[in-house]
Amino acid sequence: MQLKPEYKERLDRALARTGLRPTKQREHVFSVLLEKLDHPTADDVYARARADMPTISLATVYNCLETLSASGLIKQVNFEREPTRYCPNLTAHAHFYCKESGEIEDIELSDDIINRLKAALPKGHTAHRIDIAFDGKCGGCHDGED
Amino acid sequence: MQLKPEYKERLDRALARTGLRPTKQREHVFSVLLEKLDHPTADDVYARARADMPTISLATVYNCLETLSASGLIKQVNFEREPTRYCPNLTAHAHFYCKESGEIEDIELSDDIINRLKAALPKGHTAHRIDIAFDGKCGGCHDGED
DNA sequence: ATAGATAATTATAATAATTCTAAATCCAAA
DNA sequence: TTTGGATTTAGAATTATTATAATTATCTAT
Ligand SMILES: [Mn+2]
Ligand SMILES: [Mn+2]
Ligand SMILES: [Zn+2]
Ligand SMILES: [Zn+2]
Repeated sequence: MQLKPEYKERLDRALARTGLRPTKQREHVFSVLLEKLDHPTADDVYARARADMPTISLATVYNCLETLSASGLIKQVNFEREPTRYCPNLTAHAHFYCKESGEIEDIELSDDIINRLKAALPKGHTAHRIDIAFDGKCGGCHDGED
Repeated sequence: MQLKPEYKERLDRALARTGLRPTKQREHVFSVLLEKLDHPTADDVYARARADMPTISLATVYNCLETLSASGLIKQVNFEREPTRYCPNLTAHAHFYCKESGEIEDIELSDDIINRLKAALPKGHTAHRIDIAFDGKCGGCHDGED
């Protein structure tokens, strides 16, 4: 579970930008997120992180996820009242949550749609974040329906 | 805090549709939501409801809000990890959350935008819900900025 | 109207995700 | 290498919400 130099550099630069220290744990949690792009919860990340770093604590996982989010390296994703999930895809994208399979997919959004959404805001309002979440049934779960 | 006949009828019909009973509490909680259109939390609703119905319990407020949501009379609104808020506006709309003032605004969305969003989904996926939340600073909070 | 069956309300306990606390450890600058 | 602040850690605390079980209300059929 080594962080590729490219990502290690990105991590170090992002942390330095805010005066935060690069630590083994932050590096490892970041690598866990990059390893499998499936929007894990903090508990999921904890379980995966412990495989290679058995002494890491859940509190640290939460701390690292918070630090990485604050540094702009990952994003938090929320569905209704479910536990927060984490995503290293930094493009402007929405999320599709299939209630049938539980799967979460990234939905890439064009600049055009983003701009139209921003244009729906009243004059003077500025958005520094737009969360878009779809709930539904994915194609796979529709196949073989009665 | 009387429910207008129009809304009383709508409530009764929606409850009957799912075999649920109209109760004083459900009626009252619905009226609280309609009274002030500001996206209150369950605790807010509890506080307002007790003004006219001092014996209502918090559990009942949660139950009523759940029932009203399930019946399609109100919607739940979530921002990040904050407590769920409730909204009786049934039009397709997004929410703008001003981090400065804490105010939450309805942002009406055209069918065109909704359709474009749905069109961004992969073939075969169907969405039965789309949540759109803006975080930012509203016009009022921008005025008189340095 | 009354009685029996069922649903809803209530007070309280339980749960679950997250945050806080304080002690131990680590890191980076001097 | 020392040292001070940052980070990690284990565990306690918090908070929104849900579950439980007893009581009360509503509905349906008589
Ligand atoms: Mn994503
Ligand atoms: Mn609303
Ligand atoms: Zn699916
Ligand atoms: Zn504002």
